[in-house]
Parts: sequence; C-alpha cells; structure tokens
Amino acid sequence: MTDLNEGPAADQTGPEAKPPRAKTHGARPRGNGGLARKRAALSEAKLLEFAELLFFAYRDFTSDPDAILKDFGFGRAHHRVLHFVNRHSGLRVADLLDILTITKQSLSRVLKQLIDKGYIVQQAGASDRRERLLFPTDKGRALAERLAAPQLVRLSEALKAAGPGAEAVLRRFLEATITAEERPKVSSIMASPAPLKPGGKD
Amino acid sequence: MTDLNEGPAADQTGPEAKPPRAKTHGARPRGNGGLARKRAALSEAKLLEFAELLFFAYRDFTSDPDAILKDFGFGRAHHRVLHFVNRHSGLRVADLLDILTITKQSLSRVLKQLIDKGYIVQQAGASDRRERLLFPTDKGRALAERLAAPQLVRLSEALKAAGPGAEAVLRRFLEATITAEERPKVSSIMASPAPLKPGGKD
DNA sequence: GAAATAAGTCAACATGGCTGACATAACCGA
DNA sequence: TCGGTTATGTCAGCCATGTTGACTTATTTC
Repeated sequence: MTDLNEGPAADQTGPEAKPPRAKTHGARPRGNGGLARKRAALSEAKLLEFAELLFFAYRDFTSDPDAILKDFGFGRAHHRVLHFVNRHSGLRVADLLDILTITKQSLSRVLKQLIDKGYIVQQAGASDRRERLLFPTDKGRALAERLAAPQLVRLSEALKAAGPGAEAVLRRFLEATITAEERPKVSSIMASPAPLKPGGKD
Repeated sequence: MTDLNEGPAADQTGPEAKPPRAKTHGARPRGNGGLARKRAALSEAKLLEFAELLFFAYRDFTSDPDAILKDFGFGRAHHRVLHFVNRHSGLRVADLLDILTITKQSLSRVLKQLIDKGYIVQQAGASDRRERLLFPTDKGRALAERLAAPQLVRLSEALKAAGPGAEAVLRRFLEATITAEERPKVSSIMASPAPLKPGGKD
C-alpha cells in the first residue's frame, strides 16, 4: 500500500445492518477518497470503475476458449498449461508452477491429461536430466492456436478501438499491474517465446 | 472472428509428436500471421504477448483480496458478490446472475453465506415484491472496501506508470474487450454506482 | 383464475485448487 | 563414493465453486 491508505479500511466494521437504501456506497464525505492531494491520482470511484471493467473484460476474454475447451473435455487449467508450453516450449515443470502459481499436484493432474492425450510431450533436460522439459506436439500446437485465435482477434480489435498509442500505454499498464517482485520473472519468461534457454531458471 | 481468420486453425491437428525443439512456436512461415495487410494490425506475436501480460496482470490483481478473504473463510466468489452488491446496492439477484454469468445455484451458496454472516441484507422490491434487492450492511461495506483497497492502489499506480492519456486509452481498451452484446448491459450496470433504479433490468 | 416470473432449494456431479506424506532419480559437494 | 539436496511424480483426501435437473413458493400479469 503506497497510497490510498486512509481511504478504505477507515470506517471499520460498524455494528450491524441498518438495512437498505445505502448512500452511494460508503460513508465517505471526503470528496476524493483520501488521495486528492496527489495532483494526478484518480478518484476512488474512477478506480473502482476500472476494477469493474477489468473484471468484465477478463470474464469475456476467457469465454471463447472456454467454450472450445468443452468440446475437448478440457478446462481453463488445460488452456493455461498448453498456452505456456506452446509459447515457451522447453520450459520445465518448475517454470510452469511458478507461472501459474499453483501446486505441483494441481498441475500434475492437468498436465498428465494433456500428455496422455498427446498434446504435450516431455523430454529429459540435456544438462540436468532430472528436469522434464515440456514441448507441444503438432496436435498441441494446433489446439493452442485454435484457442488463442479468438483472443487475438479480441485483443487486436480492442487495441484498435483504444486508439493511437494504445499499444505502449497498455503494455506499461499491464506490466505495472504485475506485482513488482514478479516482474523480473515475467520478463524472463516472456523473453523466450521459443525453447527456454536450458538452465535459465532464475 | 473478424480478422486473423486464416491465422490459427490453419495447420490443423497434424499426426503426432515429432518431439522436441520446436521452431519458435508454430509452422508459420508468413511474416505476420495473416493479418499483415491491415496496416495497423499488430503481429500475432505481439498480440500473444498482450494475452500473456493480461494473464499475469489479472493473476496478481486478484492476489491481494484473495489473501484477505482467507482470513474470513471466504473465496473469490464471495468477493465478486460483495463487490457488486456494495457498488450497485439494491440490485436484484437476477442482475447479479447476469453480471457473474453463473447459475443461481452457484450464486445461492455464496450469497447465503454472506447473508448469514451479516455482510449482505435482502429487501423485497417496492414495485415488485418478488424481487429481492441486495444491500451491503455496514460490515459488508467495510469488508468490500478493505478488499478493494489494495486493488485500487495497484490500479492507481499502474495508471500512473502507463503515462498520460492512459486513463482514456485503458477505458476504451477494456470496453472494447468486453463482448459487444454485453456492452449495453455492462454500461447499464456501471451507470448505477448506487441503488439500481428499480425495474432497470435491461 | 391461470400462466409467467423471481427466487430459493435439494441432490448429484465435475473441475481445479489445496495439504501432507512419501518415492524416485539425478546432481553435487565433501 | 556417500549423503544431502533438488526436480519430479504420486497417493489420498479435502474444499471451493462451477454445473444440470427437478421442484416449491410467492407474486405479478393477462
């Protein structure tokens, strides 16, 4: 928390209901939610709108692949795994765990299904043979691309609609939205849209 | 699909593995993934980067409230419900179903918990007494704000980092990312950061 | 008064998270 | 070379949250 501190968490857990017809949303007489003095800071209300828009945008962003996945008996978890294996083929199981922020038991379940059904193959690492490097099969690539297609259309159109300069702005926004400590990791992952340089863990 | 059509889904489900060391990511000799001629269209690779950044950004965007929710025995589903009830107090159950795109049975479970624990109250509609309008209690407002706080900080900083004009660009981008048919509904919902005008369903 | 609508409920099931415990193979340093 | 660490896999069970289908109740509407 760097800003906004006295905004939320200020009028704490009052007693009880006082049922309906609440004033706009909180007892907040200050005009700008506590972050007014910082010249450029947005009002809390505007930030909340962005939070909502982000929710709706992401909800719909995932809807097309979700629909396709059902035909394959897969879920969103499979999509995530397949996407990253396809885009960064040769990554290790540990890399994937780090990207997805899930446990290896959770990953194991979906990864095994993707392997069993022939969408992903494993290969022992060259330098370290304990590592299992992951690669998409042709079938895996085809599915990954089919899942990505509607998302790319969506993004392409949204960027166009956002107007000139949108690309740079959006990139900076998204990167800054990622937790600071995660950024180097994300950069490192995204820097290899190809076989990850072996041993390039961190 | 408006563009990008012959890009993905082109080289379909080939036979089998041909294991590792895949060329960058697909058999795609065309320089610009099939959407080159449209002067301003981004390359497939760049669009994929945006897709990944969106994933990472959203992953981290939800991480702070998720951590807080654990202390309350709630999950992300509770957060979503509480957020929308707080921001758009007085909405109906049907509105919520529409926003969240889940079944009423799914909603019922988390909503009941939020009601039982005193975060949300219901009130019969004035004009139509079948409707159950939803309102946050003081306790509910407090929790909603506590959950929102880190997200607002994150957004505020990311918008600052994105530079001048980011606000307008981002708004256009997010709105355009929402499925076209959903946009009127979303606008209508977002237009009421207060008690929804009764009967204002669609 | 009958049909349609808003909401709630019961039951069963699927997906994808989680924890904990433990096994195997390979690497690495003393 | 042995012993500790690391990378991965696996078994077992639990929880959160999504699904379908069937049905009830209250209320509005025609």
